[in-house]
Amino acid sequence: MDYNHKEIERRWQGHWRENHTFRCVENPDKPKFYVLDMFPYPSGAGLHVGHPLGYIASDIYSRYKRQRGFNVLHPMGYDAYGLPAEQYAIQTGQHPEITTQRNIARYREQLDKIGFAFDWSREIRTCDPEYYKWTQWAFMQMFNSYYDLDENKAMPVSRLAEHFAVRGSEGINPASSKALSFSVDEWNSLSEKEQLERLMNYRIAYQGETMVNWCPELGTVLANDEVSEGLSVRGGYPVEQKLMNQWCLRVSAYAPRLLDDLEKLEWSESLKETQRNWIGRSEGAEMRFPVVGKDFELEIFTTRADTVFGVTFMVLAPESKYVPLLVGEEQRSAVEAYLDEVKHKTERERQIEKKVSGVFTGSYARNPLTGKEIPIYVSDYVLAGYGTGAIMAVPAHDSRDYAFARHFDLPIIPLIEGADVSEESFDAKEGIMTNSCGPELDLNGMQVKEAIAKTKRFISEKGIGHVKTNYRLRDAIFSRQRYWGEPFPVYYKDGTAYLMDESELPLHLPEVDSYLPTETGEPPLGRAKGWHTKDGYPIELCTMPGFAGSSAYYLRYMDPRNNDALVGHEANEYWRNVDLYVGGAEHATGHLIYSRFWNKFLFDLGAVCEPEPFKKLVNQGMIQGRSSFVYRIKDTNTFVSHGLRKQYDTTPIRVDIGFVSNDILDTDAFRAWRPDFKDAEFILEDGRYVCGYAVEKMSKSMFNVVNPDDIVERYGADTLRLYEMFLGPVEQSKPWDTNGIDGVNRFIKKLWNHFVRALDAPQKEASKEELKAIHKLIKKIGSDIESFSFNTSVAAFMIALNELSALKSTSREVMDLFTRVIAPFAPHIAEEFWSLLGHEGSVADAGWPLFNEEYLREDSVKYPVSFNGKARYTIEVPADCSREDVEKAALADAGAEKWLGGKTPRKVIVVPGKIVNIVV
RNA sequence: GCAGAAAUGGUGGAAUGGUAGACACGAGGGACUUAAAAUCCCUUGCCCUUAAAGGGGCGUGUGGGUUCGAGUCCCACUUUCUGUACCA
Repeated sequence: MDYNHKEIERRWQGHWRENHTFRCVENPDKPKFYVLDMFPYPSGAGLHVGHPLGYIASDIYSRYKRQRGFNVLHPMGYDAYGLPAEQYAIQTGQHPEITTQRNIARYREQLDKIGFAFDWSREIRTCDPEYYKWTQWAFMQMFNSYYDLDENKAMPVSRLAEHFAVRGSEGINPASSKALSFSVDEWNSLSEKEQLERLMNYRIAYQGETMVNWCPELGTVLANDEVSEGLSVRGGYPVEQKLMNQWCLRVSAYAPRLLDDLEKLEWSESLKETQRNWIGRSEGAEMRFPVVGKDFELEIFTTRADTVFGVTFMVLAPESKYVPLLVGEEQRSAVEAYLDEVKHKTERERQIEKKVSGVFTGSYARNPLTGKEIPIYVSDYVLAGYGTGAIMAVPAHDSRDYAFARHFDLPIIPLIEGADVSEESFDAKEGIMTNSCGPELDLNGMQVKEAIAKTKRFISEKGIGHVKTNYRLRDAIFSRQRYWGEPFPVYYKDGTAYLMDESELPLHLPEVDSYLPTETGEPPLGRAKGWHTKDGYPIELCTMPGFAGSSAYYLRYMDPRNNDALVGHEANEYWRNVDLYVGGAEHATGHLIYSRFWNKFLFDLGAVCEPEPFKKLVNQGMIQGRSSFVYRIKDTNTFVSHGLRKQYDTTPIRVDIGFVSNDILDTDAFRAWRPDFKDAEFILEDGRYVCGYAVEKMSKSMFNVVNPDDIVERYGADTLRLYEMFLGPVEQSKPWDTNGIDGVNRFIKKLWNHFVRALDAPQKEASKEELKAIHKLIKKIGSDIESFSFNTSVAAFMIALNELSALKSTSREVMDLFTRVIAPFAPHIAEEFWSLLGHEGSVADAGWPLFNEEYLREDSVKYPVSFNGKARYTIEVPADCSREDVEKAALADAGAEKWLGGKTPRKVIVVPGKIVNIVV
């Protein structure tokens, strides 16, 4: 009976489907375990061999947990809204829904072949109205909420409005876009429209004029995490800054909680650190500098309050509202020219130039501690969106201020003893203060840290400023001028935004005749006919961004068909949150922040019971492609083998890896590949053409894509699963190398043959050695899975099989145990074994074998004996030997005399079960 | 610049502070075969030594340190990858 993976895998995948083996139901009698993969965006290219890496790892983990008696939730779905389908729709006119459905069908087909234990009855798609109803619902809740900084949670906006009506802005502390203060009378004298406008300043989902990342090429705004180095992450198009009225989410209000709660999570330190940096907490002080000759003050933020004595000028962001108030007549044209120049620079251009630029406003401020007058400048190195949009410049101790001071020839006053500021600034926060004595405050002789604290105390007492913590985390821009996304349940009455009624959800995405913006520059929804409420009010034309649908999907899996709630209370109480989340680290500052924010908001609302969505997170590495190259001699059609290429002047050409096996080129296939290679000549080495290789991103254009279907077809899903794990640690990025797969495939075949032979042979009681081999395996695999070290598990299976083969094991008991232990990794062959062993049902229900320490006990223990740490010989002593006896045995050995050379040992160290070290 | 991770044979990679290189690929040799494929067996970090069995030395990016003992812990440096950046 030969191993026929196609037949076995088809049969068992059918069995799982027909028996709903992996359908899971809430069961209060069983402990739950929620294993989640980041759901994929179904792209047109289908899955390549890198995508399933994380899914295989999580599948092994969830199958293992299930065998250990947990009620495992392991769902899958699709992040179906996305740019590629829309771009494709623009080009072809095909509805993105159709493209998406087709891609999903293809993904499903590919996933099914690998034999995952997903509960497909819980599948969700973000573009499904039954799903996005709850995305829209969450938005409505955010619209109806504000963040109360005293209560430290989201509260109903109605409560805020009631408070305003009774006490005005006094006595309540809401997070806001800009700080406002007004009396009861002022509030009550506002019209409804004006009141709504004012409330917009506090809502968690709010509309605001903000500087946004505008991508003209894509015709839409992008969130900060969708822009990298001034280019859009998708497509790589230039992004510029533009002031636009957009929907935003007040993520910044949650910054302290997002930061603090990181501590509780079992995430990798590097990922937590990335989030900490992104949230960017900095403790400092806000301080006011009076403007000479004007009746207002400039407020700045600084983390270096100690350096006030070294402030020689001030700088405003170009967008600062103070700029027009400070410009003198003489400087007006220069300032305007500068502002104009800055406005037309894209983010990218600003970054590339990195040139010092700026202009004097004509006004001066007074240093509140020294009383000295200092000039006020405008420069784009100060950002409007951070702090107060204005800084006090201390050129001696800040490199940016230093560069600016040098350029404009402004004074530089060193404040730290021994700091040499002739060439560069001294930025370190350490040293002893000097030059820092004023009429009321003396910092001289203090350490920087003390000086900061003292200055903060001083300015608070004097009312010059106050202690302040700033966060870098910005509010998320939530509008996209696109078609393929969730419509906002918002309509406009007289230009004011109103929410629709919850009963009107889901608000379906309308049909349009084209997916491009309208002639007047409105988003594609501007083309939708009848896009208004039944009273004729126009509906919002923007749609929500990609992260809207992916922010709460893990909650929906808990209760995917619930029509009355995002997730029912009971289902949520049972599943709580994700125990293990597996996905790429590239989502560190996007999805993983938004999801945590979204979850916390729902937690404040009382809609979910856990403050964090993902308890443990594992970032699987990327699998890169391994591209193959041939070397064409310039101006010829002759190709030279890799080892000989240096003797010629060659151009490397990527070749489809389908023609290459173990770096040897199939020259006939290569000739047949393209017409211009038809008459190719080859210079061989050892009769073969050896290709070069490079590790690159796996992509069609590099001809290095390996399709999992092909691997499954040729070797079987079990081999693919084991091999992907065998490649190396899940967390690590590594190139795909099909070369090694034969080894794993050989193991599977040997396992099959061993099993079939054992079943045919007459049965014997399992020997001590057999039991030892299998129990060693059980122990090893259990601890490996718990610690996510799947690559060493595969090696352990190979070793165990070798041992059992060598022992000519025929024991059914042993085979039974082996089957259960390998089931999470190679479920198809395990099911087949399970059935051949005469069991009914699925091995997934078989339970995990408990290893018995008794079988692992040795009669004797081998000790390597070292001299000064260098191992020299081995002794064997009975297992129950005492420490002294081991020492005696070590010194009694014939080798001892030789290595001791007649000397007496100074010390003998015996580590039980490990080693004997003799110090001479 | 800043932060995080990493560096081990020809390759992917193993090693709770205790005989470095498990396991696999590749390579070399052999068996079976008319032949090939498949399968099986042996060798495979480097160097020296021996007729052979064997013996010895050196080895985990570099330099220091802690320790009876360091791939593992500490310090400095080099390189690579990842993230992030006029964030005051």
